[in-house]
Amino acid sequence: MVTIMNRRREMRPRLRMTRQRRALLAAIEEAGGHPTADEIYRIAKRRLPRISLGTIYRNLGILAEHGLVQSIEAAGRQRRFDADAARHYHVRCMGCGRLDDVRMKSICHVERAARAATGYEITGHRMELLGLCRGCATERDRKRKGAQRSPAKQGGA
Amino acid sequence: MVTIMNRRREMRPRLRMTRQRRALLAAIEEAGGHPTADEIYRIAKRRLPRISLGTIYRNLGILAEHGLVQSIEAAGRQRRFDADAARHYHVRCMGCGRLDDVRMKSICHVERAARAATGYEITGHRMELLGLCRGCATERDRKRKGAQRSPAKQGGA
DNA sequence: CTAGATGCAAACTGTTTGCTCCGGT
DNA sequence: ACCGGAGCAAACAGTTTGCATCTAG
Repeated sequence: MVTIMNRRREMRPRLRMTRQRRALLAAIEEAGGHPTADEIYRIAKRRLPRISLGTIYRNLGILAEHGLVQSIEAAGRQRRFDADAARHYHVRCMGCGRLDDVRMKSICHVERAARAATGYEITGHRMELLGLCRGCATERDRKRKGAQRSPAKQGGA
Repeated sequence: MVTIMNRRREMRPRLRMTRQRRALLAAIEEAGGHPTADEIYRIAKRRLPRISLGTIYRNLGILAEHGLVQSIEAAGRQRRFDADAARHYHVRCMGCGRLDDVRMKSICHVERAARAATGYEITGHRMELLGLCRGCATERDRKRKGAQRSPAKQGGA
């Protein structure tokens, strides 16, 4: 993420555009949203049946370093990737786990505040919003309403 | 016959204060900062040599649910825990990996913005600041001075 | 032609779980 | 005494790596 600034410092070992990398990039696009390495793997395999997960991971790392994809490392066990390398926020649904983009302006003023508070030289921040997507919120309401009427209900499902 | 009547979903099954849990809590305190499960394990083991990592994880989860510790799930591979259960932000040094508290007020207004942008029912946010701690910044400057060659420094901020 | 990438499988790391016995309340 | 908790080890999931072979530039 900070790598964009010092691209000059480290000479770029020009990225070899292999068949696999192309497929990888295409797979992320095709997946849309924020696929996991495994989802990308499955899609890429449709074109290149012999591609391996190791290659996926290796290249996801490399492409991220080159700013061609974004690696989203937030809470949870699994990393996700985003074809949109521009900085933007994400929101995660606590109900179903889906991840969506959030279009809002950057709150980079927090970085100034944090510097004042810590003495760190702040270079960035990473934020993830948490909540319930519309679907899960609706579902939650439905359940809540049902539970209100008969709290001790235990009929099947 | 299961008595579901008094088993409301949200009900806290009052926490049994075992020797292990006490040791666990003590270990987090003693570790200070933001220990990993493994660090906590090592410290707790000094008192309770037979305590197991499984117990550590199980209880870390439970104690976090009860708000007695905070689980910090940010970028990186490993989860960290914090004896201070009150919500506060953290900053991670990209140089040496250390994690520090940031004392600044919550930016919960982002949650409103995010709701407007996504339709999600936002319940919270998680933010991690990134930067360089004083030590690493100093070191970086030292190196930079040695490597500096071009006198032209346009808009260098 | 050759530095660097691939495929494969095995290694690793952090975390979770099934089971049996134990110990708080 | 009862029931959740502890210990242990094996299972797991996601990711990384060593190595022989291939390939883009």
